[in-house]
Amino acid sequence: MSARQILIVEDERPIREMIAFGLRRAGFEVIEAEDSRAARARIADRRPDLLLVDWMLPDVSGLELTRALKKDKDTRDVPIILLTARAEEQDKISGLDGGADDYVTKPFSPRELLARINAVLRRTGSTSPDEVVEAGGLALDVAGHRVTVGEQTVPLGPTEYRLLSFFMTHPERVYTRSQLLDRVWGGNVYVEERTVDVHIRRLRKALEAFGCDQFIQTVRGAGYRFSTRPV
Amino acid sequence: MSARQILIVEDERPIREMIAFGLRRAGFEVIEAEDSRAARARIADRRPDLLLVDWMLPDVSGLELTRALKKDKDTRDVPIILLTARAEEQDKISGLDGGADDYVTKPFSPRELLARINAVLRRTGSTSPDEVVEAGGLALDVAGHRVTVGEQTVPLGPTEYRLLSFFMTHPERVYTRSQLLDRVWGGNVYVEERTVDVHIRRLRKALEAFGCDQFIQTVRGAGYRFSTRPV
DNA sequence: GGCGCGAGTCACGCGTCCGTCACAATGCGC
DNA sequence: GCGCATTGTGACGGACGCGTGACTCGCGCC
Repeated sequence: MSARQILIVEDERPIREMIAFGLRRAGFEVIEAEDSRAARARIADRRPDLLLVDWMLPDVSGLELTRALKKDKDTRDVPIILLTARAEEQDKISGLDGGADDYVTKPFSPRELLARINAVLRRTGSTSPDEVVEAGGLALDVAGHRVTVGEQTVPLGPTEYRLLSFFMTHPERVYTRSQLLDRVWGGNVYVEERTVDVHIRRLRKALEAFGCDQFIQTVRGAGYRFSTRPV
Repeated sequence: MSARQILIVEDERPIREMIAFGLRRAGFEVIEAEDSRAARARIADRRPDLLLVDWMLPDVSGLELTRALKKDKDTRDVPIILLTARAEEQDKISGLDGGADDYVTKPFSPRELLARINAVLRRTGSTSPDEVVEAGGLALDVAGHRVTVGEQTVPLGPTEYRLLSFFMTHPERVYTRSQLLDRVWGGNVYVEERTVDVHIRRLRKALEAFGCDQFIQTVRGAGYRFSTRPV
């Protein structure tokens, strides 16, 4: 369908943002929640592909959240990775009992986390195979983390890729600069809105060589839109 | 789409005014209150779009105010951002429990505050599903922010789009120039009423190419109407 | 350490759109 | 038919939004 969406449920903002940052760099779409209640709301409206749940949460413990989600048939299939502090190591077992698909002990290296996320996605991926989104000659290869035209790969920087990837999975819809910053850059980053313009420009330039730059459309006074239909 | 109204509830006047200054610069309309009681009065008569509430207030704490407002069905939907000093950090959680939509710790950068305000407004304001309004061959694509006839897009400027968009969602009804200025331009702009005529003219011209200009009808002495039925 | 790359910001230029005006055209009451 | 009120229309000045190239800074790599 798109770049994989990962929901981070973690109450400590700095940790949450650090993880989110790493995952976005790795090409995931990241959603954040600070407690179980918020997590349930995000799950309902964003349907993430994987959950990273901190063991210690302000309202309900991560374990309880896991148990609850694994009981609900709507959320049963969403893989869950639990984050636990080392001191709580003994609880791992009950974590897996609760239905979590894996666990990672803090502190962990981003690389380790990524490896586990990919492992879990691969394992559960049989139900939702790596998809390829096509639009106007462009092919978004999520697994390969690239965009191709025919046999050629479009050379894109990380941000350009995330931007195009987001657009291709959300076509025919206008997004304001603010919304794009939220969904592509991540909710808690503070950059100028005009930064979006610059990356749009770079993306267009990259697509130009393949004759696909007209798909990125400017909607004056509103924002940008990805559309294969003429302006 | 008028400017968003933000109510600042903060007892220290210098801080309040500084925040207000920044928000006004960013295009918001700002209302101020120095305590909970005043806040409730302003909410009742001004109906702000968002509340910035300081944690420490002279009468009732910001948290209590938040709880109270979130219980009242009239004010439940107004998003609230709590301002807390760093020393009170542990209270964040109960702040969110109380129903606040976000929190910002002092000291904060104006940019961060703006980003959070926008994020909250976006989250609470854009829950509408993709809708398409059809009328007389015209299709208003709200999400895509455009109007199409068949496969073709009607080329419209921002104001023309807003005007047509308003008409298509409020058809078969006469609106005076004054009402149109209110609903399409936004309540607090001062422009000549005849400006409406000019934009009606431009809109008609844009629709003419598609044979749809007769839908915009003049009602002499009253105003304009969008109707797919013949005059 | 030097290097290149990419991200974010800025300043400038240009095109588009907006609000206003003046004048033409049209409708309405007498 | 006449005169007044109301609306249509074209033009214009200015503002604003966006595209664009250049710059700086931080980071990873050799």
